[in-house]
Amino acid sequence: MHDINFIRNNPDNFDKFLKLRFLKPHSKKILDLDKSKRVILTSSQDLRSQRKNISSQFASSQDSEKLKLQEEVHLIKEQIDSLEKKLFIIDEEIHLILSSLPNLPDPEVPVGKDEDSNKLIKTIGEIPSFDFNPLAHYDLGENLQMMDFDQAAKVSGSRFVYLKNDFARLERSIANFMLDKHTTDFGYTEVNPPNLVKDAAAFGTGQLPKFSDDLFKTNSDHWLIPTAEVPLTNLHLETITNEKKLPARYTAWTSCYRLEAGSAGRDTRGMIRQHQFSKVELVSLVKPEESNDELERMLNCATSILNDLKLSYRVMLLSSGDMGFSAKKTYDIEVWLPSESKYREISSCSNCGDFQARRMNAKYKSTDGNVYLHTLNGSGLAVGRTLIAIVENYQNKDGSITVPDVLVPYMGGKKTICLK
RNA sequence: GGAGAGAUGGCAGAGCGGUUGAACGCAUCAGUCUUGAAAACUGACAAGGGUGCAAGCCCUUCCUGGGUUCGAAUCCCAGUCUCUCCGCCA
Repeated sequence: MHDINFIRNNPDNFDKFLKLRFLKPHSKKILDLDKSKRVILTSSQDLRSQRKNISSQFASSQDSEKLKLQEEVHLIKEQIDSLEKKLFIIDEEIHLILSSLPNLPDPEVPVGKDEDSNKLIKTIGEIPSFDFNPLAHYDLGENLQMMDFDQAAKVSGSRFVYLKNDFARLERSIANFMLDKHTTDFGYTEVNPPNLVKDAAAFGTGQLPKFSDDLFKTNSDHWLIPTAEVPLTNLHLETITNEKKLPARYTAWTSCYRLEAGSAGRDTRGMIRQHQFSKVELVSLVKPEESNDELERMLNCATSILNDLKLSYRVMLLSSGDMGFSAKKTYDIEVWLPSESKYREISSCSNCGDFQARRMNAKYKSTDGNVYLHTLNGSGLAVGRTLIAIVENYQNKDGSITVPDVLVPYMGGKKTICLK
């Protein structure tokens, strides 16, 4: 949500930022609406003031005058009603525009329409070489009889999978390893949040009103969370947080549910893109002046997982056109997948500034008043895709999978996954 | 699903048609006292918005949305959520 005061004071600047997102100027339209709103608002407030005055005289008036006062108020009320009807319509229009425009990019963000303009920040690890032809995760998984796409298709349709046996445990091990690391080493508070949320929460993080097509909706008017970012960030929905509780850092391992309506035909094979996948999410709520540093810290928390797993990856700074709706700056972490011979996204870490906090009215009490928090979120990491990366990068010629050292304790001491 | 109770400021909790934006308390902040702290005492302390150079003035908000009334935190209707008991159930 954008700050109307910022637009009033910097209309040209606002439009310039929108242009970086390849959007047309909006300030003129917004300010015209805002101006007419304020004219109407002022006169309706004057009328309300008059009405109050008359009412306060009522008790001390003669009976003969009371009738007259009643009539006066009646007339004023009609005018107020008509003005406030107009006001409501204008307000709705302003709100819809303000809540449908994406966050303004940080000055450091490279300008460009899509991922081609993303900026490489760093590359870590060697691209692994194999003395045999490495298989894709779905072939490895099916050969081991630990991934079942066919039965999942019968039961649930496309973009679902059954993980079985050691793969099911591997997924659990990965998630536990990540949670342990984030809570113990990095001070995040573990949370097991609701997986179904109401409109207000989905609006708060920016999924609504524009992106309802990406979400599953229940017949009880709940939304299935597309990421734990939604319930974690909304831990501060309509809340004034005590300064002493900042920075607030939360992590959660949840399933994520996405309709993938816009991705028909993309990544249909394997478990890269599923309607349901699990992810360990990181969310921070911090004071405004701390959010830049917090983003770097969060990125470091996420990449440390890949370092420990000894997977090769690179970090990209997303371009203005490739960033998500609520973000003002985003790093993507991409892990190397041998079967595709390329890096694929495994985490996205974003600083949203006060954009989400405005939508959910999340503030903290500072010495000079209540201030909107800054919110950040990042995958730490996508568990399904981490499993893919491990399976493909740790595969052996005989089709078995070596368990990464740090996961061996979580796998009950097992060092290799092979056909039973 | 059935019966009942409730929703008020950061928290707790009065008020149940007319200076009530809201008592008392806790928390917080500032000050006095103190070498310092504690205690005690004094004072400040809801949010959002409009208007104005400013001081200020004004409007809205006591869960949400309607309604009654000259006037609503207070009365009526609908909804949401919470709690208690019964039933069902992982």
